[in-house]
Amino acid sequence: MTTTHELGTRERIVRATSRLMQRRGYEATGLKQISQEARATLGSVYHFFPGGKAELAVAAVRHGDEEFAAFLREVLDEADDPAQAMIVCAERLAQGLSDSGWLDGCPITTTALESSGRAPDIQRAADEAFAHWRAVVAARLRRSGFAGDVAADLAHTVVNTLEGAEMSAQVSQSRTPLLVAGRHLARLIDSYR
Amino acid sequence: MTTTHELGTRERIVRATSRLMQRRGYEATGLKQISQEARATLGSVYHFFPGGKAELAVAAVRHGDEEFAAFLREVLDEADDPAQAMIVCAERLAQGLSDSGWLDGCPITTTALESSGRAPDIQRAADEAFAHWRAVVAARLRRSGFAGDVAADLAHTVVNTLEGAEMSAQVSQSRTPLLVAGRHLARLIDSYR
DNA sequence: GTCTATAAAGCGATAGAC
DNA sequence: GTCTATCGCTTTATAGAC
Repeated sequence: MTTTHELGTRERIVRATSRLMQRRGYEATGLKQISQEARATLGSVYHFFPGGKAELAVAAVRHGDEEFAAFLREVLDEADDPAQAMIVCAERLAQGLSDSGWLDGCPITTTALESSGRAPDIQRAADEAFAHWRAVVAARLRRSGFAGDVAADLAHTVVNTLEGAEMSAQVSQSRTPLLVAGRHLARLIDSYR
Repeated sequence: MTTTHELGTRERIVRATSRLMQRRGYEATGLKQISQEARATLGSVYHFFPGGKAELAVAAVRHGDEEFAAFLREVLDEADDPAQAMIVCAERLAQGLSDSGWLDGCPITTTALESSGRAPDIQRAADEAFAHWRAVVAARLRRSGFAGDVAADLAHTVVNTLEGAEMSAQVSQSRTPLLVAGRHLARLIDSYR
């Protein structure tokens, strides 16, 4: 699942773009760098993505969307209680972030902010990703008996608090923001029981 | 406070940089654009900031730091109860964001993420800004009787949740993430009373 | 302090052979 | 589908007159 050796050219390009934009953002990521990292030529990049860098960014954001949604689904099922699951989720994010040398934060946030108000297609893809993640969280809460509207509201804050804490943890190179966020989200969820 | 007419050249440059990087981020903001917006020449920009774009970004982040800290101090004093103040704060942020046509999010987040792991001076300035904002929130909580460690933890989540909600609101062009965040933060704070 | 001109490098994108 | 060469433009930064 991590090896890129047997992947098709198109998939290698998308993964390289996703990874580079996660670490450096949209503007600082060059097409030359992408083609190098993907072991593809510039001609191949434009063959698969005639829309150029913007079209590439949309594909990368969608890739990050699926990646994080899968992580969420997996980690939210590791505890019986969804409140407890928040703590596990935040811990896992802190671990991954620190293991990457504080380089791999949210795969789409930087690109989302850079494109906000300036690249509608990319912005829409990012918006859809956040909505997708909220849907995963809301479904988990409903499965544990929370009412639909309460679950929907909580899903907003769960995703947004994790986003803010991940950003803060990355900038301060500290796990604390995420660990505190996990505990507070658990407490907030419990307050609705 | 909004007029730039009587300001010195250096201050005009800092404000133009701060505003441009708030809207477009670090990488997409050009020095030519900054000098134009600041009604200064490129020579003047390098005269005041010999370190170039990176030094300019540090000054802009510090400017955004003070700007948002002043906003926080002001809005947190508008309600007697700090929990109620969170709702007011989130509403005010939602109003400002929507009034700007969803362009003016957090003044430093995009730049902070873009520079994370690649421009230590800018990253440090952003880290100091977040710590500053947490200190303002923690002081307000302690003033209402919260214990120091509880207030410090809550300050983390208050700032990070507002950050995440502001980002999400900007991308989705909706006030909902911020309004929900305000209510949930109030509830979380109340749970410690 | 201000201004213009320009250097040096990098960018996204395209063309066209294979 | 892949590859190389290159166009046209923009970028940060510097030089030097005023």
